Parts: sequence; C-alpha cells; structure tokens
Amino acid sequence: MKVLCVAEKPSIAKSISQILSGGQFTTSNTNSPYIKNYEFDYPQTNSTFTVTCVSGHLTSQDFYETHRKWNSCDAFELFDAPVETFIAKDKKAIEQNLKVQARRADVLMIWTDCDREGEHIGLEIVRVCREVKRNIIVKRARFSAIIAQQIHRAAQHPVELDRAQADAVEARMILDLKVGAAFTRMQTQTLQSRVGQLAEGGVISYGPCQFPTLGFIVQRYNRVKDFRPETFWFIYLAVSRLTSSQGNEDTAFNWRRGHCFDVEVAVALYEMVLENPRARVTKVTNKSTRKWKPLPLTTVELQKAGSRLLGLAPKKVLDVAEKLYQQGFVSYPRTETDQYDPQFDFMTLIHKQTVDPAWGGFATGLEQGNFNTPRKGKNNDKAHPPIHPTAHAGNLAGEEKRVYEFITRRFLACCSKDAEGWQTTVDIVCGGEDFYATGLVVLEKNYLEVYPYDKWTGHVIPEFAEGEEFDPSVCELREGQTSRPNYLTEADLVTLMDKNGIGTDATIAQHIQTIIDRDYVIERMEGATKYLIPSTLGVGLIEGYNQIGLDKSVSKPQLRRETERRMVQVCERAVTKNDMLHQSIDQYKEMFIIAKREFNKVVTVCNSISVIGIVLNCTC
DNA sequence: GCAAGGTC
Repeated sequence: MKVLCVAEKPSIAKSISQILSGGQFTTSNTNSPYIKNYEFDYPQTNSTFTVTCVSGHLTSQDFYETHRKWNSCDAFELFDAPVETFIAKDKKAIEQNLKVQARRADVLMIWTDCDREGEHIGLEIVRVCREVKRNIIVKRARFSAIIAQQIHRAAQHPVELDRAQADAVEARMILDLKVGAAFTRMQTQTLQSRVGQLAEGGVISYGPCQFPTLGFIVQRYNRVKDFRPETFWFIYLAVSRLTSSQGNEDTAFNWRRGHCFDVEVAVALYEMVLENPRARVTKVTNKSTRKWKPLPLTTVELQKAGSRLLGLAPKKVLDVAEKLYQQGFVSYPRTETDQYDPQFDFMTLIHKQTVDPAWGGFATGLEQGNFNTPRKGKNNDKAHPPIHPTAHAGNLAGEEKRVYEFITRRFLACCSKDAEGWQTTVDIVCGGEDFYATGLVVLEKNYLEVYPYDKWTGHVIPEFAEGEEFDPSVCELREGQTSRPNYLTEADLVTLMDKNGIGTDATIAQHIQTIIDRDYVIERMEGATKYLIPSTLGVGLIEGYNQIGLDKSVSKPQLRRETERRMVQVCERAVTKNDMLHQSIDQYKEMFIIAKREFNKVVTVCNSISVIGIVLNCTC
C-alpha cells in the first residue's frame, strides 16, 4: 500500500520521516525550493511512505472581480458579496507536487499540526488531492509531540479529519475578509479628506485584531494624560544598628497602613507615635523562601523578554529566532507550549552546551547532578515543545547571538533548581502603630547563576529579638506623591493581547507592526525602554468609535472574544458554520451603518461628534 | 489600496 503523508511545514515532514524510517529514507526535490519528498518503507503497516508537506495554508480568499476594485461597489455590499477561494501564485508548485504524489498513492494521511488551523490546512490538502484521485482514502495522524513513540502510534492508529474545526476556521477567514475590507474602504473613503497625510498606500485600515490592539495603547495614553498626582503621607521609622557584615546601618520599618491620603488623620496618628516613641519587637519570623526558576519558553514569552531585556521589537525577535531555527540552532520558534513532554531528552541537549565558554561550566554541573525537571506551565499546543537550543552555536554575532544566548540560558535555567534564600520579618509596635522590616539572605543562587535576566538581591538586617525595646533613630511624617503611570511598552502590549486573545503567538507581533506602519502608533524611546504612543489619527479613530457608542464593539477585545467563542461553538457542533458567519456579519453590519453615518458627519457637520472632528483636524 | 491565519 502506498501512503502519502502531508505535514504542515518542512521541519515536521523531515522529523516524522526520520522517526518512522529510522533514518533510512531517500530524499527528492520538488519545484518548490523549501519542499522535499521523503520515501521509505514502513513495514509496521506493510506500506511504502512518501512524506511531503505544504507551507501553511494552501489557499487564499478574496472577492470576485465584480467587488475587488474599490469603486466597484458600495463598501456595505461586501458583507454579502461572494468570496472566491483559490491557490495563490506562490503555492502553485506545492499544489503541483501534491497532485503528482496523490496520483501514485492509495491513502492520504494528513500530518498537519493538531489545532484548528491544522485541521483546515488538512482539508485544503484533501481538496487538492481529490481533484486528481477522487477515491483516495483520507486519514488523519493525531500526535501531541514530535517524539518517536507518539509518531509511530499516530502512523499506526490514524483517525478522521475534524470537519467542524476546519469549518470554524473557514468561517473566520471569510468574516475577517469581509469585515476588514468593508470597514477599511468605508473609513478610508469617508475620512481620508480630513486626515492630513496618510501613511504609505493611503489606507485607514480596520481589522478585528488591529483595532483592539490600538485600543489598548489609547486606553493607556488616556490614563497617562488624565493622571493627576495625589499627595499622601506616611510615618517613616528607622533604627541605626550594628549588622554582622556592614557595620552600622539604618534599618527602615514600613508602616503597616502603607500610606494615608488624609493629612489630618496622618498627623493625628503621627502625634500618637511621638507621644510614646519607644518601639517594641512583637515578632521575629524566619523562614526559608525561594525564587522560582522561569517556565519553559513560549513564543509570547520570548517576545516579551526580547523587548524588555534585549531591546528588540517583538517582530524582530521572532525574525531572529526564525533565522536561528533555519540554521538548526534552536527548535521551532512558534509555540504556545510551556511544558516539556515527560520523555523529552534533556541530557543530550544540555551536553551540547558544555563546550560553551560562558555557560559550559553550568551545563556540566547540570549533567553531574544539579539537573532538576523543568516546571510545568498550563499551555500545550500539542504540536511543538517549548523553545530550546538544539545545537551549540559558537560563531554568532549581534542580535542573533543575544537571542540565542537568551534561549539557551533560559533552557539551562529551566533545567536547574529554584534559587533559595532565608527571609526575616521583624514586626514592631510603636505608639500603637504597627511597622515591619524584612531582610533576605540568598543562600543558593542555583538557576540565577546562568540567568542574569532575573534579579534577586539579598538585604541583610541586623539581629532583633522578640520582646526587646528600642528608641527609633528616625521617626518622621513624610510626604509623597502618587506617580504617573507609564505609556505602554511593547512587552505590556504583548501581554495584554495574549491575555485577551487578540491574535496568536505567530501574529501578535505582526499586528503591532501593522498599526505602526499605518501611522496609528508612534514608538518613542525613553532611555532604553520603548514606549508606544498613539498618533493623533490613532486617538481620533478610537475616540471616534467610543464617541458614537461603538467602543465596546470596535476598540475593545470583547468582539474578537465573541468571534472566538462562536468558533468554539462551531467546533463543538453546537452552531453551523453559516449560522456563525451570519450572526457575526449581522453584528458588524449594524455597526457599519452607524459608523458610516457618523463618520460622514465629521466631514459635513463636525460639531456633532466633536472628538473625531477635533482630532482629525476638522476645521469647522 | 482592504483582514487574519498559516508558513520560508
């Protein structure tokens, strides 16, 4: 029996070939430079296997010619316009290869990633293959990690493609196209005369991910803009005392009440303390404490760290990681998984790092007994392990070197032990008010030795004994002010998007880049930190939608969440694909009508929605 | 000239 296996991308095709063939396979080229076909016998099922792949989605969607041109129709018509599915030009060679291989095969086995998108890509593959072989038997290999045992199991016990998941994806594709195109054309056509200079291409784009992303940035911008500092008061208490190591040192005690915004109350409490200023130690607590080592590395975490620690934009980090992956230095960089498979081979990978001049010694230590199983996070995409180094890279430079170093140190840290310390808390009472001081001694740095990105500094405090009394050397009523919140950083934004389900691990960085390219957002450096600030146009769009009562729907994450929820319903077969599509489209149609009417007022009677009028530089 | 999702 001849079995044609098709994976989602070249790396998986190669991995499963190596596993299933035991390393004995022949390789042949195709007309696509990235795609190879692997052939071998698989006696376990009496078959000859050909393994190949696609490169993500095979097909694209667009309107037909009648609606494709911007002036061919009213933008509103796009909601009901038919959509064409076709194989993009750059995917033709892949399609051709599939057809040639399908003609020779009895069975088509789908090996795409085991997620919704993978199920849809599987269906795209099936459709192409059936064009040349209508009765080909279709199977789906289901695996949760690229590990020998699981891959063999998947090959020997295939299941069926999940049509409902593919349907959910198809509905989302059509929805996003229609909504994106309709709103983008409408916004551009109604507002462009009011916007001074437009970015390259002259488009005021709308997208169901772009706008909530911009919304986060504007929301924070408003908080910063509206911030008014508030004065507060607190009692500061300190005592000078001899420590074992540093000589005489002031130990500051924190007021249990934190701080107080009412000056009269603060003064009254302070006077009580002054009347009876002798302090008494009520409790001394000593306990061991630890700083947890980091979780296994996901794409989102890599992007956050890249931005925060390496000063690289999320998109840049992903590009660099992709390059390292192409060179074979790190594992697949797009993963949601923050837990390692129990059978994961840590020791081989750790051994490869022992030759490194900087962290080789640490890796050796792990080999010689310091190894500790990594922590387990809550996420598993069932396709890729956490990001880890796959080979030692000694000759990298610049950004590649820094990203590789981070990934490797993170991996070694995960395989190490938590840092251990000793924490002391001294509780005192003074004039009827409670205060406390804490001290920390770091006993074992463990993972911190190889992971300088985390800081945990010890602070030794002198000895205090329960019941002892002393006179504080400083007792003052001090004044402070609440501080202005910061603008959003890229790392903050990635976190917000991830939490709210805006975009995916592979697309979050792109969405941020898009709203920068569209001139909705400006990057501003303050020291080493990059902040994201909305442009006049960006604020105007979000405030404009807020002003006309569409804020919940357009600039906030709720609507994308509803789309997501409906997709899950389709997957669970509670709702059909068409029902989902129509529910969502009706919702957007309603908003479209309101938005178009109000946006037109910006141009004609500006005052009715002053915010858009002002920020879009309307002159009336 | 429009989207978001895969991927190289």
